[in-house]
Amino acid sequence: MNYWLVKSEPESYSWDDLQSKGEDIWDGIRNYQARNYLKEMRVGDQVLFYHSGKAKEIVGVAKVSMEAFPDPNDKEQKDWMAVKLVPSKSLPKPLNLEQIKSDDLLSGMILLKQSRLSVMPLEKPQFEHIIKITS
DNA sequence: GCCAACGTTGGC
DNA sequence: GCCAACGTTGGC
Repeated sequence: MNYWLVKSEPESYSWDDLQSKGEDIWDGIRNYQARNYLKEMRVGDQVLFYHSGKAKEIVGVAKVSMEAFPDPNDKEQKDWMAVKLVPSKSLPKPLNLEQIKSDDLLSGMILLKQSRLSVMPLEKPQFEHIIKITS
């Protein structure tokens, strides 16, 4: 079991969008590092959903329901990949960026170091800690 | 292979 | 709206 965090601007694709779909494709990733992480995802892996932009908070947990396959919108044929996600639960108390920064266990998160990366791995203790403090 | 110019993302 | 941090592109 691996743990991940994905980012999205809620104006273009929000947690609510994923919830209303039930299962949806996670595509459009055009960054090699993020793409490589997508390839490492396995069915059942846990995925935190972060809203960037105005919201800046972790709002939900999803699970990987389909492993990496070629992004259907990859017009350049550059080996871009997509996965599928299923929402599993909304966080009763979303965790905002400020809280993440000030939390000793979370201050090492890639989210804070590589602000532009949209798919990143997470340590198990970090994931469990986040679930605990947001429930 | 280096580097300047440019575009994008995301926080402030 | 601005700027920092990156990634990409193209000239040399």
